[in-house]
Amino acid sequence: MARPRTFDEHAVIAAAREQFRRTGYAATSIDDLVRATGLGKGSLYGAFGDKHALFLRAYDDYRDHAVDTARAELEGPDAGALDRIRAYVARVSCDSALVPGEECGCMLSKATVELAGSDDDVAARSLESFELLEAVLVAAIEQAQAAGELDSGADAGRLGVSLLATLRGIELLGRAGKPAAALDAIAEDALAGLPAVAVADA
Amino acid sequence: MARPRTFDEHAVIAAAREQFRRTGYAATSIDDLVRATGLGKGSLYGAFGDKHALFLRAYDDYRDHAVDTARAELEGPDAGALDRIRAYVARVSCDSALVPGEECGCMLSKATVELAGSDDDVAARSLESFELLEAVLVAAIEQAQAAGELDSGADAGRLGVSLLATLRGIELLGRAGKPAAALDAIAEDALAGLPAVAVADA
DNA sequence: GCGGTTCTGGAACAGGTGGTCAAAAAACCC
DNA sequence: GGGTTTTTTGACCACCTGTTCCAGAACCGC
Repeated sequence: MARPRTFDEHAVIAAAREQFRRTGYAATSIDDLVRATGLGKGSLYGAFGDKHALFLRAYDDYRDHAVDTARAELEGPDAGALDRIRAYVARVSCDSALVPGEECGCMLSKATVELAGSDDDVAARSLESFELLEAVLVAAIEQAQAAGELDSGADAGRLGVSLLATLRGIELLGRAGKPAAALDAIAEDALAGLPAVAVADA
Repeated sequence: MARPRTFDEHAVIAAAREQFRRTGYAATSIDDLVRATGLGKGSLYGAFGDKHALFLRAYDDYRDHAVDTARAELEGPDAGALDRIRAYVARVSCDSALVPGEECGCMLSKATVELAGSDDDVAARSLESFELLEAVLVAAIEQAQAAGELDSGADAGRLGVSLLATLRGIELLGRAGKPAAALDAIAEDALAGLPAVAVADA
């Protein structure tokens, strides 16, 4: 009977995910990961193979969480979908503003910018991640249309991907230190741009 | 009389800028810079101080070029300002689409995402860079308003920063491999969202 | 040619990197 | 206790990293 593991794999991946989210891939050393996870080097290699493989596991974990969060906030009955969209957009904008002393920011952007151009595994995951997020947004927009909260003649797919792009832009400007009020104004304007239902002639 | 330099400082900075734009800061070694610039290590250190100082020089150079390019495309007479905005947005969108075998992408985003959270020198430059680009966009929008091409009752500042965010989002999605047609659609919709001049009552 | 100044490049340096390895540990069975 | 299996750890490894250093080079004036 072999010696049992002393760690929870999910907890280790989550710790690694947080480390990679803050410092990226190249600037994260194995010693950083040892410190973050509490495991020795041999255990990390034994459990995950190598640094790259652990990174991909962490990235997948991050994507799952981001998509699950979006779903939790955007999924629900048709009626009220527009309010959920508004709340989600406002929450992402709020999370994008800098908090002093805290290394904030989204791992999707960081990995994409750092690695997508040179690492096909990462590029594929980045594209998939953004498409999953887009799909959740599009579905919510379709629901708002079905509920008569948005103009059902508009292209939900285009609205969804535009909203996604705007949110990504907000996140980048937030990293650069753009004030929260400015980020919120961008978010509000994006929401205001969603096509309202035309007033029917009485 | 001292020995003269054998290199053109601007050419070296441009070469370093291109290297950093492609591979970022942490993943660019001094040997990479030696290869990119054609200088020996001692010469690089003698001329620029250290890796970080060279990076900042390269980043400043990139910002100057990006802002100069935006100005070249957006500045001009009031009349035609909207067309120039459209052309600029379309050009940025087009440049954001992946070209096989080529490492594309904007150094502003890369440096911001990689370093702004941990390096104040970079963070300050990132914020300044984005604000300069925003100012060029806002000025062009104001001109379009003065020429009667856009609704002069709209807030040019908010329109400008929204457009900047959308372009940043397009760039990120492009890095992730989003097809060019999708990027162009986002750009078109952002332009379509600029407030046209209201038709006067006859 | 000599002297003075600065530039050049790559060897040398101290420290860091990702990965390997083997002794000890933890579990179960006989 | 011995045997077997897997896990754990951190010392060790070959190589890499950013930086320093200095012998030689390039220039001018005497």
